[in-house]
Amino acid sequence: MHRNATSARTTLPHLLARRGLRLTGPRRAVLEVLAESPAPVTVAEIQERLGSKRPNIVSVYRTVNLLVRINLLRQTDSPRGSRRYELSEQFTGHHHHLICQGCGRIEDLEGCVLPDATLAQLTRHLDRARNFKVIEHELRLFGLCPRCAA
Amino acid sequence: MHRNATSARTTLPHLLARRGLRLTGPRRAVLEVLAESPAPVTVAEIQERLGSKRPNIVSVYRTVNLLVRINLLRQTDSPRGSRRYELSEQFTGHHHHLICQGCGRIEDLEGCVLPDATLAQLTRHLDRARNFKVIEHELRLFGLCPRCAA
DNA sequence: TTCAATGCAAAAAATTTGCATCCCA
DNA sequence: TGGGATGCAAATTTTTTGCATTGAA
Repeated sequence: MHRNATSARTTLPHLLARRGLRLTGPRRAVLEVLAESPAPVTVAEIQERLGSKRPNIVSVYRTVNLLVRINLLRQTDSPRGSRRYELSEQFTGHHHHLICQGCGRIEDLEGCVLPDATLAQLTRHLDRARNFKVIEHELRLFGLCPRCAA
Repeated sequence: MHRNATSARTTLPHLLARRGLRLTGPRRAVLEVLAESPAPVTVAEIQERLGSKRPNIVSVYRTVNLLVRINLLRQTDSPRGSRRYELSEQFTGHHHHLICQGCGRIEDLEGCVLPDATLAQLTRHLDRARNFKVIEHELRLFGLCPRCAA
């Protein structure tokens, strides 16, 4: 999701600074990849896409863990393989995922298909009935991508 | 999800047999745990819950991988830690998940909150616009469980 | 009786940690 | 310049694989 990637790039230094954290080269590079990715990526993928100036993979792990901890990144894991990460919705905008059951590929589906009223009612219901406070939601649509359907 | 666990237990031998697969002790035990679990479980949890007659953890891995491959099990992974598994919806009935952002705990939410018409329209749209064939869906509601909200 | 399944050991993959050095604020 | 961040090596954790033996059908 790169629709609002600019926002992530401009806001991030500030968000880090006010926690006494630093915007370093490796962190900037990781953020760059996340901002350009049209779908959730793994740590290994992030590192691979960083060509020559790639940071140590340990730094990539530390960076994504940090960003998840301060809610700038969301772990939206894949049905196969390693965990995947994407910028949180404050940057990407609300969206859902299409997941191919054939090849495991994940694509974004922009916007929300869950009617507002339905969501509001559900949120109220879960609060009352189970004392669970809904903060956000994600819809995953499983199926077959064009290639795997053929 | 154990609502329809009986169905899994009675249907499974047949489903395995017709592929030339065998219903062995370890497999029966793993199935037993899955049938009793009110939410997705990890391989380690499955093994732990099998007390004295617990099979080797390798067999648990092999069993869940097998069951996923023949679509009896679904990998519905957690935001933290290892992968989690649950019986596929043909046994559990359609449901969604509540995921606590505080402690990572996953609970089931029975039934579907996505209106049929909405889903049907979406399925049609994705087929036409992106040639993606929707087979099933899962809604994940992130938030805070009673304990973590306190 | 036969061929799939198991257990054990060991390999491979994924993730985290310790520590000396580096460098952003 | 100081304290957080990095890189490298090594430890953990998670998952898979090889192979001789066992056991369900």
